[in-house]
Amino acid sequence: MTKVVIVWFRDDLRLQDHPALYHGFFHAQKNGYQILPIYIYEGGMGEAARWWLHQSLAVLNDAIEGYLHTYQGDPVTIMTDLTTRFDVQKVVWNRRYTPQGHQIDDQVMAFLKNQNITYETYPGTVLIEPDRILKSDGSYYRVFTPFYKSSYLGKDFEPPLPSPFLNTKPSTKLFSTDLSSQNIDVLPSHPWHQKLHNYWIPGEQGAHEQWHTFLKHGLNGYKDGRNVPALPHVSKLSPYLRFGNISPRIVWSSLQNSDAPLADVNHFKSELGWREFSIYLLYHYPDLPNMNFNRSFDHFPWSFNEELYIAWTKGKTGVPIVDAGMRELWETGYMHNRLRMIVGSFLVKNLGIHWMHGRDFFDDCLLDADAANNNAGWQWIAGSGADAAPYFRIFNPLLQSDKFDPHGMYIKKFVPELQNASLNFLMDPYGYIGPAIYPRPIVDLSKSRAAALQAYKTLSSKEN
DNA sequence: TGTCGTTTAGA
DNA sequence: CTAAACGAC
Repeated sequence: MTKVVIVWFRDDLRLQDHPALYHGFFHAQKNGYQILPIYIYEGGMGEAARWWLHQSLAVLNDAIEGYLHTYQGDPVTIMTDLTTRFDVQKVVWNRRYTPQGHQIDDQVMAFLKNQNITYETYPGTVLIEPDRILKSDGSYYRVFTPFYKSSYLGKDFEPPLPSPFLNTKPSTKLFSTDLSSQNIDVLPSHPWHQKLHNYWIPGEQGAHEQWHTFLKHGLNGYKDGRNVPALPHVSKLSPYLRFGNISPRIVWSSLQNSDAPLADVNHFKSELGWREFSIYLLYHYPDLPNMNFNRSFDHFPWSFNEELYIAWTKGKTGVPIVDAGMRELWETGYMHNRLRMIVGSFLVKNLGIHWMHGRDFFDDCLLDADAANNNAGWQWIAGSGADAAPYFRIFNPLLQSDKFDPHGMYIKKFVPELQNASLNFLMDPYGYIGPAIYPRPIVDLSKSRAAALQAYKTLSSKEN
């Protein structure tokens, strides 16, 4: 049997700055082994994310000349099968930090140990692993700013690793057999994803092109421009980071070398910090997807109205800025950060619907859907999260609209029915008449705001 | 990384 | 009269 080193790709579908691949490669080279690169689809991904995964796998497979082995199912079962068909010398992967991922990796490690197969794991998807940052009393940070200050602000990290295939033809180092690879079926069945091709080029090269475009044209002015959804001051790197098409270390190091204004550079770094903070929170509070981080919210009187919820998902709430955000999601699989806050606040505070419903919808529709970021984000906007906005911090979508999309350019871009509507109507659909085909607002903003505040009040009085 | 009603400085 | 400043929620 061929002696192989298995490189297990997970949320790190790239060749550059991939520690497991890099070290696995040189271990194999030194000992005359072949490399067996594998990916295992473990399920549990939304429709949009699966499209991105499918594309990323295809790109990675091309980059290594078709030698990627893909499987579907339980990793222990698949590893068991692989060890019967290959002389596995070692298994390497980059660590992950979700509760499920962690548990599965423990099982795989126990299995390999039992088989006397060595394995090596590496940090590769975060700048700093979550167990490395604690407060002086040994507990974990619950607030972003001190978390970020303690370990990221003004810091530098190890330089990224190159692809091991820079001077080597992949096929001379990789092992392939037609028998070993399954065809996995991750592509969503309905054709929605087809238009995503108009907006995105998933994969490692796409990531670098996107990033360099942003460095050149978007970073200068980022700090303020990032809040204006009609402007190109967002990196749109989130799906690439989610699937590891690019590493946060590559991003951070090119920021170090950027000559953009320091305020912009530092602000972008802090956004990477938020990504790390979400991963960190989920690691230390594994119930983040199932439980309010602030447990006093457990008694909050949510109400679920299906009609209102569906109107929200479809972007037919009659509030232009909210609908524009939801339509952007349908159209592109992505939503601008400012809009995520606006539509989230609207669902939770104006419609009174539990944040978990919003979370589930985002999980299914966002290309960058990720347990850590999505749950941390929704808990933040609901007010139940870490470092959360106090519950009474309720966004007024009309003020947000006026402040961040003053000319209605973003609204018009994504809501075709409002192409010819007056600016007055876009900024105040309650006070002006809009096109007949566009719905009336489904909720009274000031009444629902007052109701939300009232509900929050009963909550805090129960606490006492 | 909020909103709103009220106060206050200044044209 | 307007805009900035402030504090309560």
